[in-house]
Amino acid sequence: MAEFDPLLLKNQLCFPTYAVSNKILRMYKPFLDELDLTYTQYICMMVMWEKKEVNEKELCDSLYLKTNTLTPLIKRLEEKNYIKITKSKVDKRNLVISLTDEGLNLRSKAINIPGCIKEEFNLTNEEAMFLYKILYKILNYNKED
Amino acid sequence: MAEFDPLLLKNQLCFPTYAVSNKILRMYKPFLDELDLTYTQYICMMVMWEKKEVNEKELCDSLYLKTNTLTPLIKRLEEKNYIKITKSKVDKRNLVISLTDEGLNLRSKAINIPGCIKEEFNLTNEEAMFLYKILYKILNYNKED
DNA sequence: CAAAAATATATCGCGCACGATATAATATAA
DNA sequence: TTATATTATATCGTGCGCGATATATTTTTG
Repeated sequence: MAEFDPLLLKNQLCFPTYAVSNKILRMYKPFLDELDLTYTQYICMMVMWEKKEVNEKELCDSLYLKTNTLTPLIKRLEEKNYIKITKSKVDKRNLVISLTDEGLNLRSKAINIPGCIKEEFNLTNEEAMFLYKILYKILNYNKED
Repeated sequence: MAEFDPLLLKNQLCFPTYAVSNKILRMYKPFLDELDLTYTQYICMMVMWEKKEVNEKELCDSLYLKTNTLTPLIKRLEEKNYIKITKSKVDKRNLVISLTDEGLNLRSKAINIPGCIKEEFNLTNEEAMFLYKILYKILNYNKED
């Protein structure tokens, strides 16, 4: 009887998670190219469309990322004229990040992307719901990580 | 009754997949630092420990990655003296990638990592099995992507 | 009040991942 | 056999993500 080998690729749970994440970014690319957005810029815009105005900290918390990733990224979004960045007058440490008209209009061009991606996923509703639940269980466990 | 908004971050399935993948890489980092490996180098070594000898194409296929990622990466593994790279004499296009003694020995230092990571995942066996199944369903659908 | 701690953002260097493209070697077709 | 197609690998530039570190501002503590 062969022993269970924890170092075989096929016995990993992390590896397919990582590989699926890479695959997702590749799936989005052709759609996002049309909006001149990367995937990370896209989820950043999602937060903007929802919240209208945030500081960088809120953006970091929403996306589970840190400022060393987002500071340069929001500068690129500003250069594309999708967002405006100013300093808060109330607390000078804070940035005030808000949508430009162009950034707001971009939403209507993005609206069909989720549907297109969903088709390429080939999951039943039940599978999708279970996957969603389990991913957030991992994401919110030991949240400081 | 509020309509379903497909562009809300909380209605995405891709986003938590991406966020969990990032979290996994952060979880591995302290363990892999001790072996002087990145996560991608680690899964590359997993393939080597299993197959002993591969060409770059097999490595690419195993890891769902392309040569533009792996060519520089295997060079770094060679510089660390974990693998040897030579040209095949049978078909001069092919690389022959194999383990060095040091690379083989590294396996014993890695053996406890999967167990440590599993603890940080906080999933039941049933959840883990379901997640595994569903991830591979996504990964193997439209495999050319 | 001043000193110390906490907070928000910025910067640096590294190693991916990626699409696009190039090159050399081999296989196939005419 | 020569032209064409296919295959394996390599290279380029861009944008992340990351840990480490720095700086400016605000809050807390003594």
